[in-house]
Amino acid sequence: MRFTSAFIPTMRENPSEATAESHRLMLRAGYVRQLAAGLYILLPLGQRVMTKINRILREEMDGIGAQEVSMPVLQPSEPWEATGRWHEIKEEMFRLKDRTGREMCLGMTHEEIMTWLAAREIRSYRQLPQMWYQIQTKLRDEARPKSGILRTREFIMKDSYSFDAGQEGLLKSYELHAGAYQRIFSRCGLKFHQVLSDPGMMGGGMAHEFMAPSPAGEDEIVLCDKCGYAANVELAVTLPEPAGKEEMPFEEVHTPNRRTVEEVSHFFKKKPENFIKSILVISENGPVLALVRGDHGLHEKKLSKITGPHRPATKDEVREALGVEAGFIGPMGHKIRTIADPALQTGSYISGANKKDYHKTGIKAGEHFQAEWHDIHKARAGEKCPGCGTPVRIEQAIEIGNIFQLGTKYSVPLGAMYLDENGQEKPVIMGSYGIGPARIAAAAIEQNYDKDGIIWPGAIAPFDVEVIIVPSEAAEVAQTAERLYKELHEAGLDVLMDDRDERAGVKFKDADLIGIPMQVIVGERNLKEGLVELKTRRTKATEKLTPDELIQKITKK
RNA sequence: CGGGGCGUGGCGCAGCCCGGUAGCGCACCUGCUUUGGGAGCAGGGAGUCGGAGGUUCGAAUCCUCUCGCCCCGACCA
Repeated sequence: MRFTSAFIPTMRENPSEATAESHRLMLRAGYVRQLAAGLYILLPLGQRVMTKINRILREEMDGIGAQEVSMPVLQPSEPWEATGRWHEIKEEMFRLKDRTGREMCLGMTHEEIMTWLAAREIRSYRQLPQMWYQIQTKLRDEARPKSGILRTREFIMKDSYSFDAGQEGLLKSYELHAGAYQRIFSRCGLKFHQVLSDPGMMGGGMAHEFMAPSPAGEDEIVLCDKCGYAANVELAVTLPEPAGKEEMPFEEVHTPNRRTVEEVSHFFKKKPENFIKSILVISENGPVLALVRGDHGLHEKKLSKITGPHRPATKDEVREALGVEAGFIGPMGHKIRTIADPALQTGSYISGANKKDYHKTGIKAGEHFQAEWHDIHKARAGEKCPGCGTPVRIEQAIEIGNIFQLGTKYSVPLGAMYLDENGQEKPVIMGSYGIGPARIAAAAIEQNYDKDGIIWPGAIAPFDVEVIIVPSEAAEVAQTAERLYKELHEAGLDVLMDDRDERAGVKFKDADLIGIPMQVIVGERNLKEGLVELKTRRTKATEKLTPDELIQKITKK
């Protein structure tokens, strides 16, 4: 591709709305343009990257025996009603009616439709296992699209679904996918972790996420360098250092107007870890008291896994449920459901006295209050790995893929049944596996850029090499560039040649911004010696070679 | 949905407080000079000031409503 005939609208200045690096660079380097919140146009360069990523996806999915299909984006409500998700999912689903008034939606995922198909076509164990996948558009009316193409309302997703005759088969399909995913992300040049994840609304059993470490990520993951334990903070069960060792008398202390842990710990001149934080939430089944250590944060998702959906209580609700003003709640003597973090199981603590302007010291679990014990605190770096006791790290990460064991959550309501060897009717056991190609691209940039621009991993770069013609009167320069362009192309490389009538500096700046891994610089200065330059985008290292040497060097890979 | 910020040529912004015929840099077009890291000079084209209503002799500027975009939070198959 010649630059003069290509559409690569680079920008010299940073667009003001872009905050994520990948977003900023994709706009500046001419990969994407925004149509509206969460809706992006992929320009030619962006589309080339997607094509390369999707090719890798297809190769690896086909490699584990999965078969590509194509599914309608527009879907009737019935399958969604059958699984209950028509009502469970709220504003996030785009809904519409067709001209006859039939309820429809735009596909945000395809469990229902894939299972609908399986229900119609799978009858015998002889037809199993099956793995079907697609690389298609999904639509979700996101509450808050953000960070460029990291969180959009319309996006391409590679989603696959496995259908097995039993649990063993599911585990095999699951492992096949995990392996394929590892190869995919490695080939795409990403640093990533496979972490335990919360199955969430997908239901079913085990689930993992593939996470690319990046400050732009929306998730946090807990990592143990020693034993390899890796989990989303939403379910990581790390063990904090014990606290509350100091024995204190069980007595009330006047603490006028000290409400927060900070204020009270300052008042008592003791560290926050010696306190109990008592938080009242309102669940669908009434008020619930959650107890965590003063230095810990309550993890809402861990709590909601136990209580179901909940929200913070208002001041009035606190008074009504506990008979005390917020800020002086203690764990003792309440009739409502109480859930406490295991960090509080031993030791002696200070908390509210359930009486305005008073706190109580020397509170002990079992002796002064009873509770259901569940890990509900947010894991912190330095807490101990549940596997081996080593202190863990926490990293921010972008979710680039996930794998779920669904079991029979979809096959039963949609009637995806088969007859086994004994003529017994059984539900198909399913798994579901997703990858966001746009997130791969964004994560690749987040992990690979410098002050000058993008540095693409080779496998997903829009071009393999960019030939830069340094403007010159000497005809030889253009001729040599043309020759290299032609021969590299014939050798099977994707070549972009900057043949624009621009100053050298402009071309160099644009080349660095666009981020093609190799640059071939053809200029009069070196050509006098019969040489051209090969520059590696990542390191900026250049070497001078004859055109023949250059061709040989970069085509032999 | 709650909180905050911003909408002025393609991009980045000033002008708004204190109303008086819309401006700067970059980009774009023409010419000359220049030519290995975003060139210089000269000339030129391009803007419903997000939209609607109102106040006023007069509104980018003041008032009301509304739409959009970004950020934080809630939310996130």
